[in-house]
Amino acid sequence: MKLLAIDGNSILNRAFYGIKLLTNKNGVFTNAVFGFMNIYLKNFAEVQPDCVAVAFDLRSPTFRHKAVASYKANRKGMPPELAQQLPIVKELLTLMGVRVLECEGFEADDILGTLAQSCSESGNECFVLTGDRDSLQLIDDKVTVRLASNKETVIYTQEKFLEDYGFEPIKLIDLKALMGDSSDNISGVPGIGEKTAKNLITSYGTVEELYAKLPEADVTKGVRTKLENGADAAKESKWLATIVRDAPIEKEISAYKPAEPDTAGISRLLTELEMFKLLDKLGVSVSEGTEAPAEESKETETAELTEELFTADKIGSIESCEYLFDGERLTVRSGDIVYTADSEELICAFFESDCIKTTNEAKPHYRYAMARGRELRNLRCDASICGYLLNTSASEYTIEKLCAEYSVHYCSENGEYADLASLRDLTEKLRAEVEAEGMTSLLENIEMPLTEVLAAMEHVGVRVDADGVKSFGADLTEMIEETSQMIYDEAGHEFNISSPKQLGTVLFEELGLPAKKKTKSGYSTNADVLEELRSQSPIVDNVLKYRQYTKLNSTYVAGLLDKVAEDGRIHTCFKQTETRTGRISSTEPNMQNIPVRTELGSQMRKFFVAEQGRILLDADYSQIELRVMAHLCGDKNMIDAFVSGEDIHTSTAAQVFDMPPVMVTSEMRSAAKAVNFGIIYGIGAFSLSKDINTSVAQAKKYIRDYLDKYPKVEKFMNETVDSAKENGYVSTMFGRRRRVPELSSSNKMLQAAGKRIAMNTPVQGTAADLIKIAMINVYRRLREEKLDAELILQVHDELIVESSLADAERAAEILGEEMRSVCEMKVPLAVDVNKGESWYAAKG
DNA sequence: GTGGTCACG
DNA sequence: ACGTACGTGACCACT
Repeated sequence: MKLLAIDGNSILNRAFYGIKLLTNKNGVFTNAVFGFMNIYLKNFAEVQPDCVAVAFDLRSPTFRHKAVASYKANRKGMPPELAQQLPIVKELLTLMGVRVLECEGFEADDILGTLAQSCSESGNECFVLTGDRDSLQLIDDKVTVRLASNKETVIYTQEKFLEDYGFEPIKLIDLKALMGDSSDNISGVPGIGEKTAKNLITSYGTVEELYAKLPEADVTKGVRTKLENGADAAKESKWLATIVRDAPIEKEISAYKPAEPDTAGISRLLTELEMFKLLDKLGVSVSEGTEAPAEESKETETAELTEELFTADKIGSIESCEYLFDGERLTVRSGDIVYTADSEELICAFFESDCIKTTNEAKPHYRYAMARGRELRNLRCDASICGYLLNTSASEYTIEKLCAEYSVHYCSENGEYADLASLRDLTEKLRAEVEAEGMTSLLENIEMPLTEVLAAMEHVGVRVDADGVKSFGADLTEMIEETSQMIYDEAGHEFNISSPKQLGTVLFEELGLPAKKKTKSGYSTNADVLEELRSQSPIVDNVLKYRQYTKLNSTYVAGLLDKVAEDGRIHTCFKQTETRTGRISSTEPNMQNIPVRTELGSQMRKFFVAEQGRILLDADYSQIELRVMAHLCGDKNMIDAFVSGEDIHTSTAAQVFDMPPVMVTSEMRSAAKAVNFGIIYGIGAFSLSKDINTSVAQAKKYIRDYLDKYPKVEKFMNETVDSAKENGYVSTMFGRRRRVPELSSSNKMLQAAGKRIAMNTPVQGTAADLIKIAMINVYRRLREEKLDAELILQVHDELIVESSLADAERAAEILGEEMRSVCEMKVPLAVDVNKGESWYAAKG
């Protein structure tokens, strides 16, 4: 029989420190559980054991098997983020039918030692899974140690150990007895290090043999003296290093055969932890275990769905329904009757009907209707949008996951209609939660109407001058070749300039440039580092050029050409449930990061053009986030600066440097600008100093002076962080929420990050709310006035409309008007509107 | 799949 | 002692 014996504490530790902190929506940490299970499942699959035991430490304060002295005193106590995961792993293992072993007064490795011993004696195979090299002493012809990390598992058999260490596994104890182990508080023989100890063990064997042969041993005088003086220490250390093999546990291996797993329990636990991938891996479905408790069972009986034929007549008679649509087939549930349709006409007729509709992920449905010149009307609720508002940090908003998360019975018995059958209960629950969190207006007046606007923008798309892009690409290719050649000449050989690893070798080893920063995997070669090295070698400048050219060529030229559709336009995908703050994002291609900051890069924007005989209108908010900050904190100085209409950075500089605005130099203005940004991001003196190239002390002073001039900013920041700590979330002006679990971390770095998130999100999120409202209003006005003009892009604080020449004036007026008047605030919202043939030209 | 880098607001 | 501003997405190299 094969036994897999696991050191639970050791593996859990590895998992915890190897994987970044994860939490579920309630702030329960899950990273160690996640990592543990990954390692467990991988090794289980490889070993295919008949029996499994997972051992955990249990040291009693009243009874110590080994030493009265706390010989592991310098081992750091577990951080609470890890400690809280310990019982979860034990519970999960128990639910899986795996035996969890704890033994008062013994550590996990003692239990492993005992199990290994039993296996050897009974002729069973033992696989010890641990992250701790100490356990290598357990290896023998029946016992293999699998040394695990999050990346790989190194398998130690007797042969492998001998190869690595040069002596038998059991002598690892002797090695430690001589060299000690600070992490276990084993002193060893003072003055004997790893090298000497290894040599001694290889030549003389065990500690006992060594001391027996010491009189005639061939060692240096120094070593001999140390060994003589350290005899007692060696003996004591050997005892400490020896893993116990007689812990009082069940020694019959067959007793560790796993029991039947409790799938409902596993499902309940993992659902609570939001570990859906793991559920999948364990072969347990999400629905198992989400059954409501028996006392409520009357509500949760599976609906008896009856299928009926769907006809145009039927459509008119339905008042409200839930439906799903996958792009081909429509399924509608009204009461407990299900209709299906796959004819385009029937589907479109349904979309246009008066029926009040509920669905999930509706944007493609709008696109489907629009592509056919039809409409989707009366959409009341979209489950994914509700799910997003309730938790902006989830990775997916599928019906199955949402049901699991909000304890709604998932009707898996309804087979292919499971999603549809569950949708009504789910959306009822979601809407109730949204209402309870004060986000109903946000849902109904902003997010739901926005979906249609985004769909329309995607549908219309933006015209691309593909030939222009191609010729720009050809120029870039030539420039890349020239630059590469110069770099190869300077380096003395060819290499892959795009590989940070190879580039690092060339710059910092072959050319001997000073390495400033390191990354996990080598030298950092990012733009900041290269900028500092610019004066030291001409190659650096060329590398920067190479980076710029290749970035433009592969991400923008090639990336965009790839996405131009039949109609000569790019139809990006705007995602409404992606960002933590409430912004929308754009993919395939990302239209929100088209270059503009450099002269060369901004040329790209010349290829985003209006259709023949049309024109682009570009409107952007000026400093919207600072204005939001001024409104939210109500600082009089800051509000006055905006009300007076002065340049805000100049005005800030005047305040901070205490002089009239006319005296402010451009350096002072740009310093003030950097501080203004810092304020929005949740300022840190170190980063500010780096940004504006001053000392940390100087940066600190800027921040101090700023906060003294705008005292309500500081007050607002403090209050926001305090409320985030108290409630676990922050909110925007329109009630959008974001949870900030980082604030309850005991890790100071994470906590500091949580504070910055808490300070930034209300500002960034409110700005996102505002432009969303503006988009909805612009969309409506352009339609109401029947203008030949349509919204095509949003870039966070900027909206772009493509208009006929005839309607351009009016459309521009509407655009500016709606953006400015989106909400009454304590400061005016300034908007710049421009026109042009291309995005480049329309940017003013 | 992850990390490094860099494009945007 | 350590790492260092908020929010995104795409591409490349490398494992």
